[in-house]
Amino acid sequence: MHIGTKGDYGVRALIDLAMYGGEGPVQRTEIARRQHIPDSYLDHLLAQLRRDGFVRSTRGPGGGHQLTRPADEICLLHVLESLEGSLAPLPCLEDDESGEPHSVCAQQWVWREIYDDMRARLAAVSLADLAAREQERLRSAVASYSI
Amino acid sequence: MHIGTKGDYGVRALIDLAMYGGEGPVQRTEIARRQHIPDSYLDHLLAQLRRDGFVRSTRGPGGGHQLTRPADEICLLHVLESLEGSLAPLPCLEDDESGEPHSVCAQQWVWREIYDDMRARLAAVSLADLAAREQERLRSAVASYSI
DNA sequence: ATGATCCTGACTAACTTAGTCGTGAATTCG
DNA sequence: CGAATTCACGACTAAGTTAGTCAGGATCAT
Ligand code: FES
Ligand code: FES
Repeated sequence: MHIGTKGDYGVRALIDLAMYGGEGPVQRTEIARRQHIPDSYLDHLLAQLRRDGFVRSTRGPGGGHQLTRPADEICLLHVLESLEGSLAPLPCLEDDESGEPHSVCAQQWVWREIYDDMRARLAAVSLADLAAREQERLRSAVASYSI
Repeated sequence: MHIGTKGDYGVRALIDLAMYGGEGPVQRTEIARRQHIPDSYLDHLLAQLRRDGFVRSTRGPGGGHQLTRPADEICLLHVLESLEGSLAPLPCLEDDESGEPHSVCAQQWVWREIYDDMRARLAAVSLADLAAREQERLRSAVASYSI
């Protein structure tokens, strides 16, 4: 379940869209600059998010990216699963659908509980929540500078 | 926090010791056979567990490995951290001690909660618990064969 | 048409994982 | 002693993942 730069950058990009995407599309370079993400890498992350229907992109001058749905209807769980693939800490916890009975060992039940709990928590957090938190973080950072 | 074969095999080996280690040392090859672990790989895992004080090994004929403490005093958390290193899902959640203020982004608090919860659950499970569960698993497997 | 912008896939370097293999050291037994 | 048994340790490798870069193409406003 490691969250690498894909997950972290991707979520930050979506938060950026939630915060600044109110007035038309936001350009990739802008997101990259604000969120400190390598521009050409962000390109791939946006492509993935587009494939999974989280963002809509328009080309040409004045183009950019925007969320396809209101920020409070997009949950962190789906975003991370889009960016990172399955978040299962063990292969035997992956939803297989193949019908093959994955091997089971004694510790599996603990991890099943942890995994379920984790998914529930991630599903309960929306982009709007995260954007609000980010606003607050920025506000307090500015405040501490001005002291 | 991915648990790879290291963590899975290592825990299974310790469960094996908890189950069969009552009467003197258990040999590596025996563990490997019972738990379906490559013998030469198990070697490394036992070395790690020895370094961290979970098992004691004796050489020569009749030698083998045994737990250094009663199985109900060894918790899954410490074992897995010995085998896999930090279980933190994000680098920014690692205990740094270096004093450098790791970067913080909006989603960190969710993961902090998930991580704390995970560690608490793992700390609450002992090798004895797992061994009991494994006994039960084996019993029911035998039962379903004999039907 | 031109220039801004997104879109796509090929490519790479560094790192991690899951082992194997060979040699050596300790211990017991005859 | 000497041989058999068992652990101990480090070098090595093959495959996969991560975190990108880069070049070139597609699309659209003007
Ligand atoms: S095989 Fe899945 S927890 Fe051990
Ligand atoms: S930097 Fe740690 S959660 Fe984003």
